[in-house]
Amino acid sequence: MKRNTWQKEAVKHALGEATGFVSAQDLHLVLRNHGSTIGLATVYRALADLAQQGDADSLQATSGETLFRACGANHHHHLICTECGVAVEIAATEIESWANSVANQHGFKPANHTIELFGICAKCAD
Amino acid sequence: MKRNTWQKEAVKHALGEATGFVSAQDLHLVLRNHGSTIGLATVYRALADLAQQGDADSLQATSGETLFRACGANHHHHLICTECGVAVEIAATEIESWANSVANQHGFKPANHTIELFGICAKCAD
DNA sequence: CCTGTATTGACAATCATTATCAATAACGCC
DNA sequence: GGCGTTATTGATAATGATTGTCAATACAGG
Repeated sequence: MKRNTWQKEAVKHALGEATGFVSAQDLHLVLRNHGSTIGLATVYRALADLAQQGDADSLQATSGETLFRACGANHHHHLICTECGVAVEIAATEIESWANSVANQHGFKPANHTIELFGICAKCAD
Repeated sequence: MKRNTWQKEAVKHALGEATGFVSAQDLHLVLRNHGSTIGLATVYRALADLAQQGDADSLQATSGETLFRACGANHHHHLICTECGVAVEIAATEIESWANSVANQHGFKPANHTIELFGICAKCAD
């Protein structure tokens, strides 16, 4: 049976507050700074749950950490500012079909893909 | 000054032999099994060099490790079999321009992107 | 061949993440 | 509301990949 705890709510909420992608460690720090007594392991578990339910997206930073972000359930990709971390959701139907056709051309059964665009957002470009 | 050592050659060669993406740890094991006395740290250093020079591509596996592969110097992406690890280079000029235009549409100065396609290759699909 | 120094390799250190496990608290049921 | 079951928590240890350290080694130019 699945239980609802204030810890899971807290993580979900904190993730929603974040402007862009955040690491589990960051979220844990933020929550502690807000007075929460939540444990680090719990943050990891909650994030894993959210990601599995489709309530959060995850991506690997080049530094090795896993970053998370709240998101809608539909399939999409991200345009991320490398300065401030804001992320814009990109619905790229054209890309989906491109990915599938490329896979087929090479005799592959398409399964999955990771597409992340990085850049500098208007605000940070000043 | 930059020096040429048999260790760097060995790593470069072993990377060339690999059919697809390999981890640093894997390469180290292979080399040791071939009788080499090369150190793990050296393998990491050699791979970092190769990646920087554009002689190798790297990507983050979902498990967290960094995987490497020999490649041409031109910009490209990969189609990777999730079963056996074979990788096919994809020159995707259409995608490059798509990425740039998407970034521009959102007021971003395009900087970079990661695009990796996964699937099951013909051989593994049997 | 000699010398200066880039490079190596064994090992310690770091960092993110996962496993462990006793204590706690949510939920269904009465 | 009270109770018992058991999912969940949190402190901490364990893991695993990667990087730093530093004395010893070996490349390259003279």
